[in-house]
Amino acid sequence: MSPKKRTTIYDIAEKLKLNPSSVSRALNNNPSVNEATKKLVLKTANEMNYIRNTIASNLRTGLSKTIGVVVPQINQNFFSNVIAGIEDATYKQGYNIIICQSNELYEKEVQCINTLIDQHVDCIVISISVETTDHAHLQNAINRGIQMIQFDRVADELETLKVINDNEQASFDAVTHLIEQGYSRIALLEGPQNLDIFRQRKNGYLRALKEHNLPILTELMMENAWTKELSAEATRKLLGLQQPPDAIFASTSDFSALGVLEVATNMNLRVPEELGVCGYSNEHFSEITSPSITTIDQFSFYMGKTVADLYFQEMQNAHTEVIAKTISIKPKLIVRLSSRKK
Amino acid sequence: MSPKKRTTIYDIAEKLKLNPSSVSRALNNNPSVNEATKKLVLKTANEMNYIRNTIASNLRTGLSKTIGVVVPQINQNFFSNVIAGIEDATYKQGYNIIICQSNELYEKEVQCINTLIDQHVDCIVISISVETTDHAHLQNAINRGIQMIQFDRVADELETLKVINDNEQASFDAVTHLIEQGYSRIALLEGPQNLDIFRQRKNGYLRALKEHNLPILTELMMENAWTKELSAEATRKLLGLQQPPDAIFASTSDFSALGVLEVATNMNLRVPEELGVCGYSNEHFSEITSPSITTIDQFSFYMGKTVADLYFQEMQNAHTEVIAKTISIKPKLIVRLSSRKK
DNA sequence: TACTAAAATGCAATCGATTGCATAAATTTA
DNA sequence: TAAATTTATGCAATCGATTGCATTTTAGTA
Repeated sequence: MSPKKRTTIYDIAEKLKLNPSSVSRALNNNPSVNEATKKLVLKTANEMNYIRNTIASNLRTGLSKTIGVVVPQINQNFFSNVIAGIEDATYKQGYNIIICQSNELYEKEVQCINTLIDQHVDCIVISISVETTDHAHLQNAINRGIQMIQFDRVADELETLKVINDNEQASFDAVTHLIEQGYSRIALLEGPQNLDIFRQRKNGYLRALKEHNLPILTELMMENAWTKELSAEATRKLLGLQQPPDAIFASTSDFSALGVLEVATNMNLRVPEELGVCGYSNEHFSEITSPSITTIDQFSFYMGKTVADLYFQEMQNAHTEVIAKTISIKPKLIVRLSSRKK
Repeated sequence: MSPKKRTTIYDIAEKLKLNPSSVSRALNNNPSVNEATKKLVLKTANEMNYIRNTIASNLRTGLSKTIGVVVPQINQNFFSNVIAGIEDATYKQGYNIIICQSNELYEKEVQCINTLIDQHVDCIVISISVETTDHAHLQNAINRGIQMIQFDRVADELETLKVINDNEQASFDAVTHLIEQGYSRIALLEGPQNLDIFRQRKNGYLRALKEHNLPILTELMMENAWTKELSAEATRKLLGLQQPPDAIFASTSDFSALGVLEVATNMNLRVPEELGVCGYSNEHFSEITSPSITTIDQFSFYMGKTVADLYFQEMQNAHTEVIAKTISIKPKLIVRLSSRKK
């Protein structure tokens, strides 16, 4: 693996008896370069297998044309879709993305941010970890002039660009749907309430109950049921109640809904006849369980694209102060068998 | 968004009345710097909020401490797991990864490679697209001194480091399992044969049949059945034969196996009693279909770790020629209900 | 043909960190 | 105490591309 010296603009300049600056300008399509020389330079560069040294260029221009993305886990359907969307959009602009995972750990998230600052990324796109309550690390990046965009799980109090789902409304829609199907004792599986997405989903649930004049029963709201296992446990408790629920809204994920389904199956409860079930986030599998799971699609790929587009758009007015702006995407209720009672 | 000038080693040097070179050495823990000054520099750097400009550093050292990863799609369980594994390992070494997706298109793959060359990545990790038959773009990167590691879908003729699954053996194991369960007319759903992973799986299938003295029936081997839809179609053809198969090995993926299941269900064929089914790659959902799908686990996260570790290991002997080396991971057959006849 | 304006190119500094070599300071040895 | 080492620090070039300003070349005008 001989490191083979790369061709530089100096090599091209020498060959053409030009000044490196002219070569640089030619390559950057600067109007003050003669068309003929421009063509010649381009041709020669090509012949000599020239590739611009982005590092040198970035050093000089102070830009890195790189966007850092921090997510809890890459290998979760929602996040990998968002990333795919971001990549798709940034790629077209000649930008690269650097990916980091926080693994839902605050400490690792801080490290990720530091690495990205280190790399001089132009922008950080983040969905915070479940542990994150303090935001000094994000503020630090912002203070260093790095554009910040939060998505999905956002820290409300931090004034940045944000792209979120309208969780409250989606949740409201889901619960309303359950009510319309004739369910009246609807339980809620909640996620950690320090994350606003879970608070919003709870709010939507509460609002739907109120608007339909249903009582709010605290014994039907289970905290921290945000994995399949925790949800299964919560479901067992719920179904063991004197007056068990007739529907369960697993507001945390389809994995939770799956846990509900399994427990119900084991107890020989028929879904949807005896128990209605609704999940969240439209995982692949929700379509193929038996019964298939009613859920909410978050348009994750589109969300990624939106994030990237937002950055490029805001970049234009980089001279002016960036205003904290929030884009809210309306998720879509997907009704399947697990809740179709009528 | 004021661009706020970052602290440089010059600022530190000036403040301490030192030479920038000493500051640099101190920060890099160079032994020729006095312990006292080293401490002082570190302390001051910290106070001044100094962060090394990686770009400048990379320019000078000629390294980028960055690894480029090219996959067909990020949002596929297998690939996102591999990436998660790579990220996990590279992170610990202070390396970053840049992700690109080829979207299964040859043209886009070439562009990805060019971008990565542009970025001066130290290493490219790639799983080639289904369209890729020519490898000039990869050779080009290699010629430029970029370390290359192929994984999963590899171009055999290209002499690089490789991390693969032992597809032949896994496939052999799966088919052997079907035979042991009493199936004797076993059909094969094949993937595009220009990808060696699919050739190997076919070979494993053939070897298993031979070793058990079963006839090889060409009408039971369906080409290009590598999506759920194509597999469903192939399954319809197979089950419409005069002598239909009693088992189907969907060697391309669990999605294909899912297609098989759906067609079988529609035709009121009982699985596994009347039709055995085996998939590939242990997708999340394969566990929760009814019946659950027998499949093959590829240890994707571990595969990513292996790739990264391989790079760091080979980097040590960068002075010597890199030998083409192949690491083969043995996948594991996971027997579930869809093939358990006995 | 001489002269001005416009177009093209060259010069040299710059981005920030690193590093081989030279020099200065501190320490050891004779 | 002077000489010989050892240890710290400084100097200056370098990585490759970019860019403000100066200079040369070309085109256009009188």
